[in-house]
Amino acid sequence: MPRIPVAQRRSDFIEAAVEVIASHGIDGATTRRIAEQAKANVAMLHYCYDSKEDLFADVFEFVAASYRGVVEDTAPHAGLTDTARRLLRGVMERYLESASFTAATLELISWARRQHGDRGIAVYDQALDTMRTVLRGAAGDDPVSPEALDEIAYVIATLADGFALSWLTYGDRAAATAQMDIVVAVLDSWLAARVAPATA
Amino acid sequence: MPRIPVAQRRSDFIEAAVEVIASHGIDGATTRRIAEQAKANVAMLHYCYDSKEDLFADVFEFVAASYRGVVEDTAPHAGLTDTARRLLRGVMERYLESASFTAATLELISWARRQHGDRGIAVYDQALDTMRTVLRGAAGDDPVSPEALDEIAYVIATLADGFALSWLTYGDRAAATAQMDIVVAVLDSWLAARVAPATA
Amino acid sequence: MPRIPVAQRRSDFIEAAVEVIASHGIDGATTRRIAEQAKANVAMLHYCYDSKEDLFADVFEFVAASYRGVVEDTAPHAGLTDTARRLLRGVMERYLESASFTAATLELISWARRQHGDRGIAVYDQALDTMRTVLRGAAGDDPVSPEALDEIAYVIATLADGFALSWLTYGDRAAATAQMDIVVAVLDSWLAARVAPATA
Amino acid sequence: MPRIPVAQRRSDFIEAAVEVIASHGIDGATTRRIAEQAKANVAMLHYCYDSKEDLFADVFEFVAASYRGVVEDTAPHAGLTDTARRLLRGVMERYLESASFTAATLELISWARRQHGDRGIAVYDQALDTMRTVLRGAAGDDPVSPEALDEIAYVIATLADGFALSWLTYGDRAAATAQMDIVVAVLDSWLAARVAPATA
DNA sequence: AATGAATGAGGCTTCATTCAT
DNA sequence: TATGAATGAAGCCTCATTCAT
Repeated sequence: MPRIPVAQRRSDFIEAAVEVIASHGIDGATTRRIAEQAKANVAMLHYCYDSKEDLFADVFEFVAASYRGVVEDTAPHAGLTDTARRLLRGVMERYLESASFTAATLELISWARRQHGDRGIAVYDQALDTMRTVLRGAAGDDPVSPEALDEIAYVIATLADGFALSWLTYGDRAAATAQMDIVVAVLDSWLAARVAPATA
Repeated sequence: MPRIPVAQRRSDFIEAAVEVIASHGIDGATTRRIAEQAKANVAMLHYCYDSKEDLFADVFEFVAASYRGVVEDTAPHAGLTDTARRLLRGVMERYLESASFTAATLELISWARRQHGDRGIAVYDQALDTMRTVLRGAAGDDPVSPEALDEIAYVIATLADGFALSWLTYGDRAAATAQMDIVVAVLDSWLAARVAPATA
Repeated sequence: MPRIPVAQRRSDFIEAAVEVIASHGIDGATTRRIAEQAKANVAMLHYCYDSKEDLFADVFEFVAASYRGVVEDTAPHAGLTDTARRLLRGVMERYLESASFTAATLELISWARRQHGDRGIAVYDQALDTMRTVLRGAAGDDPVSPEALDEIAYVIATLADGFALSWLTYGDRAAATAQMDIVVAVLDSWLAARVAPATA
Repeated sequence: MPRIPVAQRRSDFIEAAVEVIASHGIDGATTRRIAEQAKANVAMLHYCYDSKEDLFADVFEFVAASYRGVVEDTAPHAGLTDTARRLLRGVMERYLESASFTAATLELISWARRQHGDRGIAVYDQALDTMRTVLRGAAGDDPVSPEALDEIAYVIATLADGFALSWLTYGDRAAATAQMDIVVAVLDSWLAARVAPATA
């Protein structure tokens, strides 16, 4: 009954889809369930989106933006190593915050790779780019080579992803919290060896 | 026409399933597609396996065994750190060997978590356990605490998983090969800080 | 093309199911055949009913209601014996009216017994109960024991069922019509011996 | 391994089928189950019988013969009415003996009607014929019209069938045992009115 | 803008049956 | 005679999508 503009409807569907993907997985995220969650009917969903895939593309972008948000919120602190540490910790904390979000993210990455290899790459690139920018800002006048920044971003992403997989599999928040410290320690050790000499 | 014993047919289906899971995801791994890939028909699949889930259980075991194989093949070399490095490299090389295997593995972990939380954990535990055993053998008479071994195994797994995700997303073998070295360097740095002092 | 509300579609399916059950048996009453008979497709059937069993439950209720209708339409006449006779004749006439209905009824009783023992009993009980009520009303002030009413209801049901089986097997309406008189005569003889002495 | 002649195998299958039909219903009587019960495999079944329907035809004949046996075992006693009573009671006792047999019988009757109307009729006719013969023998020199014998046989069959349905539905052996007496009483009353005057 | 009704394709599974040995 | 292997048809059900109002 309430006449809601299409734009609004779309974001409703996106949010609904995130919820459903998180709780039911990519395969369980059917149009029916998404529409239900969005308090609409299936026909309405197809009035707003030509196909389920189109909706998922938007969902993907939404999740990517959320990820970017976490990175950007990490204002450049102290120096390069400290910022890197905060970045990694920020992402892991976001994962720890919601297992559903973590699951949904991994599912979507997998989905993007299968459907459109490019899209997955684009998001990964984007995320790494954002990280690099933040890191560069933190480096300030320190002479850090672009290659070093690339590597740091890559290592942060790798550690965060690995952490996410384990946390998802075990679902043990206490253990994961302890593991966060280990992962950060790993990064620290490497940074000390990789960056310190360069800046010395 | 060719009358093939079920035992072999089963492994045909397992291999086919790995391929299909890798390319279409767990949800897209339908009986139809798997049968087609195995050059059989759907009824044949159900002649060999009572249900799709039964087949997937075997696929799961296949992947787990393969993973175990890699770890066990890493005979204890030199000392603890060297063995750890070889373990990590061995797993990553296995991933690099076959993108399908990598993708299927990740999908199956996700699937196992959703379907049978315990099973996913069991495989992870098993893998970590095997690693710990190998590492302990490598440690020899060095006084390494069990906690340290736990951490080392966890870090190896985390780094390997993170590496896998990136390699899968980009699908760029050359880049991944280069990244292997970075990941190994990360492990080395951390090991130097974590283990060396203790043994010193 | 013609957009028919689900409510009506449902009764279409019910009628179709009765026909198909009668001609193909419970096992032969597949969703395909029922949908075809109802001039719809299988998906439509599942749009109206969540499952085949749900549809069958409605078919069951339909048959039970029809049976109840016949009994209730037999307004209490004259006295007990006359009413009993009219009840029996009413049920047999309903059977004679439609062989499909008769066959479907018998199949459904069998099905209900296998699937939900209680449901089969419930309908039988319900039918007998309705009969008893009508009979009691007809008895008026006559001192008829509840046991006697139970027996009368049982005998009516037994005779009607036996009649139905024969009529179904032969499918000879003329013969069945003649047999109706025999069956009624059987009831009359027994009633005379069972009830008359008590009321005398 | 053991080389069993086809004839023997066939009767094995028939007996197995009876068991399976009794315990699983007509729909549940699959070739697999029947073969398993007969300790053979499905291919063997089709070596002995061209089709499942062929086997069922033999099963049908087997059950019919069993029914005939009951009737024939009722040696003519005393007079017509006594024999009729014993016939009815004999059949009911056979039903009471095994609910499975009762169920299988009714299922097969239904099946025969649907598949080959003629076959159902033939068996019914045969059963009635056997009854008539026995009754005629019991009547001895009494001047009982053929029409009367027909009617008596029909009433016995009708009462027995009606009894069977109720017994199957409720599955209450105690109640059914009590109902047997009622049913016999019904027959007695009617016989007294139908035959006695004629013989008087 | 909104929504019940409709549908073809495909999901997994079981069936009766046949083939090849 | 005997039996593992193979298969097409059909079982029920759910899906994404479209049509008609």
